[in-house]
Amino acid sequence: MAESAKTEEKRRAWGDEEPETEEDSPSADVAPVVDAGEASELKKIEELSITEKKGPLSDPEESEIQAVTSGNTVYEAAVKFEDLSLSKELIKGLYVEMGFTRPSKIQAVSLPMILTPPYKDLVAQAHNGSGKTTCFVLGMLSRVDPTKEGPQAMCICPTRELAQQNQAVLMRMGKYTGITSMCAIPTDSASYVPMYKRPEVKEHVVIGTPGTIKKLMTAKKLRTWNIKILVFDEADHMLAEDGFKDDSQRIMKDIRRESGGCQVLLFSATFNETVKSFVSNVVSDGNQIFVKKEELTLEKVKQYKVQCYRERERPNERLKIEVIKKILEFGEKIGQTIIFVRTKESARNLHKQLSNEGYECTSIQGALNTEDRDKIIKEFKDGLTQVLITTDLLARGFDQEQVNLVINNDLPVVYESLKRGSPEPDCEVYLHRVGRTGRFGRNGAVFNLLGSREEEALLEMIEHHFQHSIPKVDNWEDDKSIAKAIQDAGLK
DNA sequence: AAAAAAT
Repeated sequence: MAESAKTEEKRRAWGDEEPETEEDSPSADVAPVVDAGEASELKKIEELSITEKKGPLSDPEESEIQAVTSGNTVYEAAVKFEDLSLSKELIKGLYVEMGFTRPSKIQAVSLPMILTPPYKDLVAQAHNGSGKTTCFVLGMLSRVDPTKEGPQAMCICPTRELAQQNQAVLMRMGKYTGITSMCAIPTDSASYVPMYKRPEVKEHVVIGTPGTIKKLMTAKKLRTWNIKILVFDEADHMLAEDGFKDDSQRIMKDIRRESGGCQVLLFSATFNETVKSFVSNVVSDGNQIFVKKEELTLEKVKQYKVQCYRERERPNERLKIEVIKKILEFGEKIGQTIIFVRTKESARNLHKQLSNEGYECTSIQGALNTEDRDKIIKEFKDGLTQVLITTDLLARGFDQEQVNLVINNDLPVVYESLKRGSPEPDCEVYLHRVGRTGRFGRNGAVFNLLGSREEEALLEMIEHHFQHSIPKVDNWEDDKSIAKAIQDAGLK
């Protein structure tokens, strides 16, 4: 009893998505700092002072996180939440409601940058499950004056599900602050209220998806002159050409103008080179925190590949289903499982096939109506369902700590490359999928099902990209081989 | 093709 209570406390100690487990984890692996925004004024370069009992900064070359500040402000890493001059209501929310005890690494470094005047913009990259949500939620909550009415903070997310999840975190963390929030996402057509009939938004924090937020703004139901802080979650996708770049830029421009300059925060686990260089323009005078792509792989998540085709034979989808059944026979007993597929249709098909063969599961994809989407997410989060089949709808940000198994039925590919006829993997999406497990520093396993020689080549490109080799599970027909892989991953 | 969306 005492034992499990202790484990629980330790597990929750670092924030809502924290992967760190070792108490002596090197929180000092934050690099010294060079100037980003004003390269011409090198004298403005400031050292980021890390006050750690554990000793001096590690060598920058070994650092997981590279922090770059802009301007004269000197930031000191937060060892305790008390170092951040948060209101006592917020501190209470962190300890009592969230059960945190101290800031995680990314929180220790980014929160001072977010909360210290002159409130510089920030682009922050950190590992999946390392507590990014807490960073920007705390940022929003601490910039709001609850005695004033109307929107003062905003957060834009790529999916309805992520917006709802982030709002839930904000409400819990801000439970004692009196701060109100609203979720600006599409509803089902039955309960749809036309924009002109809606009341003006009175809540302090608005969290939502780009389309609905844009609509509210043009209908003048969402007044933005008091917005102090604007957050983009999954910012690399929000600013990508094939993502929400146009919407995001429009919203950012309007709010920056209306509010007379507000703080912009960009958070994600991934920033590819293209987005990274664009992002530096967007927040040219901001602070930056980046992680090398070779260091993004989660150590506690074991990745595997399974060959689901036979040489000199035509690809056969049945083989993948047989492997999935084998994995589920072990996996179902130990936690929850997410199976990723490439298309809506294969989500439906796989759901049907597995159900027909006696394997209970649910599936979600963007073509479902919003009511069904909400219901399936709720059932899975409540632990009522064990196995969830999904498109990349849930690839990013979805936080369910009981998920310890991820199966990639199909690997993510870059659509443009597919059209060109030379498929390339989408390494960023791959990393986000993997990050659905191994949250809070838990163990996790990922099985990549390879249905052809081409898919095998795709995974090799992913391995090369992250400089991380993925072992093959041989003889999957033998019950023991998959059982052993699951055991080796630390799942029991 | 995946995602949002109420143009």
